[in-house]
Amino acid sequence: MKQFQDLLYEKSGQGVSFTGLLEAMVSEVTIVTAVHNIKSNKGSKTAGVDRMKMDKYLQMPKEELFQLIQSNISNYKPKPAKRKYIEKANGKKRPLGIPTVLDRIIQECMRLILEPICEARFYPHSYGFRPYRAQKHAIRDIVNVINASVKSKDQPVWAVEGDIKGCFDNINHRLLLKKLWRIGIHDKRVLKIISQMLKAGYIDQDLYHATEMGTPQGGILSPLLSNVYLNDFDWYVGRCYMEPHRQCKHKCNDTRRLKWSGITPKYNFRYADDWVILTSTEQEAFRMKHELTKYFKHRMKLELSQEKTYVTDLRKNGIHFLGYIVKAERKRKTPDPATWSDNLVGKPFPDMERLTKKIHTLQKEVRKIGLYTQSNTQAAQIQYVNSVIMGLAQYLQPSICSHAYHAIDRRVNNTALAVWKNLFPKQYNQMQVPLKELSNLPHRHEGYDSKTFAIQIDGKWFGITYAFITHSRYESKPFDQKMTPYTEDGRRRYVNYRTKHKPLPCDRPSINTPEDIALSIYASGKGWKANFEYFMNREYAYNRDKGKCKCCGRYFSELIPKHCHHVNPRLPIERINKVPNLAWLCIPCHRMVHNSPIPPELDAKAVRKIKKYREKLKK
DNA sequence: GGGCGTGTCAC
RNA sequence: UUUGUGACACGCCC
Repeated sequence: MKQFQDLLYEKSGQGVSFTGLLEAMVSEVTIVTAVHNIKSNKGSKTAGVDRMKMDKYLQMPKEELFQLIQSNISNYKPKPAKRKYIEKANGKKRPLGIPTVLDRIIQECMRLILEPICEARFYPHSYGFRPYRAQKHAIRDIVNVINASVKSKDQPVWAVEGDIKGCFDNINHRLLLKKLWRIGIHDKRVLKIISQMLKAGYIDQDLYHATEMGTPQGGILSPLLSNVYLNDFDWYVGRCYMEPHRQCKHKCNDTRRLKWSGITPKYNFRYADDWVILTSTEQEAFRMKHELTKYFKHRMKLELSQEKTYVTDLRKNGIHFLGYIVKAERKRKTPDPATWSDNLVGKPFPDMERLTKKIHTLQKEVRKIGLYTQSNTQAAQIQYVNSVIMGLAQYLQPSICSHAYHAIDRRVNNTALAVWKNLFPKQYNQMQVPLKELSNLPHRHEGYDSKTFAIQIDGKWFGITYAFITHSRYESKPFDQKMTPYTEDGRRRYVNYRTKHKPLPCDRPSINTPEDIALSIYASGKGWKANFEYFMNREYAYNRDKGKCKCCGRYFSELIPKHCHHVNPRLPIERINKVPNLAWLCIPCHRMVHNSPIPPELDAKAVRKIKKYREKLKK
């Protein structure tokens, strides 16, 4: 699969167009990969309008699922989506379109093939919905551009901050298909299916609604399609200045000469429907806003909100982008005059308005600790609070955030004080312990003397962590544009990038949460042992066991035939085929597990393992 | 080195 | 009963 995707990416980068994509989309390897990718999604447990869940497909024999997809694909009619509304952060509702599970599988099959093709043509400074790219990379990119021309007269300190009205919901179907064709998808059957998908409509409270425009929020393909749609906008702005060499190889691509010919530098960045353009003069910024309003209206069939598209002087105000606020400020004075300068540099700050709201919900969770009476559930709530704190802290990491960290820590600590006073009126003072003495997150808390509120279980302390331990990683290196999952080089760069930010291994005692207890109650049932799930999971088990017999350790071959053994065959259908319950054995060992006599010359280690599996069979 | 699960954030 | 993609963190298992 990976090799095929690499090939698509390479060819697409060379400008090749593709036909015959449909065959690739319904090949067995694509379907297996697609099911693997989406089965662990949260949504695999929720059904679409046909009330079918993921388990249903996992428990089919594999040929049946392949046939189900392959026989319908040439004249495929997707089902309407289920309409749901979710609260957004700003209180508004966001409409969701949930396709059926089968449609999600098919969309994922299409995404596996289409994404490499599109990725090769996407604009380098587009960051939303793309593999290996995150918000922090976009922010990093913006700051770098401001800093790169720190000495020059035309430093880009003016910004146009864009807002497209209901971007997902207003995408024009005909135009999108045209753009897909232009990007190299020349398989008419595939475009037909996408068109059917877009027009499948939705069902809201048993009523069918048709969709004339937009791509369903909730569809697996939708994010990719939105990037295809807006890719032309990226290049429309970007090819003038930022990436001139990419599309006009033989023309002048020297930025200095572009400047000479009267083009004002501009730099554009996009994250999904959020975008920012930087330029050096106020006049140019307003001209861009005006020009792009027309561009969106006529070329994109989208509307740019005039009120919410701001032109900002970065020296005076910050731009709101992805939950951060980016400003251009003077460099902080350093004692060494050699490094000090009067120049402006880009600085990302946390969006404190949003953060304050998040701290309030965090404080509510801290107060919940006081509602529990058992120390185990209190500890579980502390763990939950800690995960929220660490999540927030790590999100703020790429910005200048020490101030924000202290705001979080101060408020959490104050709330905790009130909770502890209430819980332990007499001893709450003794229940503030240094971080380094906590049993939870020991690696994180190593060497920190600051005291925090904690509770004691079996002589071990479990306490609330602090945000400030997560150090600001503001000055990390620029984003490597060559990282992509679709080339050998791109993957290598990515692995290098990741290992620099090495994770710290952590050893902590586990605590029983209410969820654990719920998980221990299972219904029993009979059914297929060799269903689709089994077919997939035994491959993972094979990789885990590295192609060796789990008992005698011999590598499998034609001479040493193998068998995938169910460790506990009495488990219910939804558990029997999970990876931990599968073990690859050579045929002789497998027979011995099922009570054939063990020859005396057999290795003692192997005998022990065989006996272990025998025990598990009996239970 | 792999798999599973939980949580945070963005859109 | 909340879809999707990406990033990150933690835990468990082998």
